[in-house]
Amino acid sequence: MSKLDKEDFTEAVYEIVRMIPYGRATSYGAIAKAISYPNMSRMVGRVMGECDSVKSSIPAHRVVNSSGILSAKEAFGNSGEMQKLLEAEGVIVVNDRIKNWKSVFWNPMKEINL
DNA sequence: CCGATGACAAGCA
DNA sequence: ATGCTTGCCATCG
Repeated sequence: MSKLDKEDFTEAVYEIVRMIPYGRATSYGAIAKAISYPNMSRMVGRVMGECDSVKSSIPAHRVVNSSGILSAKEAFGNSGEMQKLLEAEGVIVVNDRIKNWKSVFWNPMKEINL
């Protein structure tokens, strides 16, 4: 599997976020590496910010940083709406951080490699 | 100290 | 000047 095109890269990000199961979450770096882009973790977040968050059918609220911290909660409205969405899915969020993060962490590269 | 991550910023057409 | 794509540096563990 070779590196994806720029357009495919963005598309791959959407697909990966869309294939995130209920009550699961991933990190930017994981997605970036999953699509063969080690250094482009930042762009993943940028694409998300432009993806219209939830109204594009992209569960961006399931995408957090590698620490399980809701770094993008501000992109949802500063009101902790992202946290509520995660908790509504069964994900326990404490202090803007996902509890049992290791348990809710979903590995995208495992799924695409499959 | 070293390695990995990051919801950005700068450059090109 | 705007839009889209690519990449380094600083911070955290």
